[in-house]
Amino acid sequence: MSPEEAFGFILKSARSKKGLSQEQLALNCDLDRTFISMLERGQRQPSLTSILAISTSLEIPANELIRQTLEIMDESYKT
Amino acid sequence: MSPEEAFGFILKSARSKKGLSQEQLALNCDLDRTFISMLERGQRQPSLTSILAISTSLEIPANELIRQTLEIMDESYKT
DNA sequence: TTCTTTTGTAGACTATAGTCCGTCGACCAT
DNA sequence: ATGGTCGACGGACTATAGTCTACAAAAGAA
Repeated sequence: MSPEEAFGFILKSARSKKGLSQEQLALNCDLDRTFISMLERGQRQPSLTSILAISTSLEIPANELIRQTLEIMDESYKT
Repeated sequence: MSPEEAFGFILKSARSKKGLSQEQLALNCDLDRTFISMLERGQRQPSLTSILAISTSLEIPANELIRQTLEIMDESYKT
């Protein structure tokens, strides 16, 4: 699983858990709705500032987002 | 202190601590030497994959790099 | 001093992050 | 059926991540 895919997976599940739509999240972190969509589908990777903006909106520390991303990359590596 | 500056600061100190030159690090993580230089000076921000490549080369977990980056952002915010 | 390694920096370039417009289909209400 | 929200997806665009070449300015070691 690529970093983009892993991050997208974490993003989507965290956003869903907060009950936010892609558009609400996008407005909240000052990014474009279509970009959030592409991130979740692993078709784009975020920059550092995007990671920070998203983490703030989701109320999850950025290092925790990255930790979870690494975690599922490791999991998929095992199989 | 901006995210770029904070990350640059962490990058430079971590690289120095490992006794690596910018060029050695660049070769190691398959990035350009001049780009490493700009990152350290806060003139560029890394993408997710750059963060991961750098963290691997420095043998510091990416989430730890981010944690330290957030930490000094917070510190500079207080003053 | 002189030699060597390291880093800053500039300029031109390519790849991609991120925006903004729109359309469509799925789903869920009424 | 139809109206609303939501997400996938397209194309065209702008901003910037990241490369490459080259040279100059530290900084260290001899």
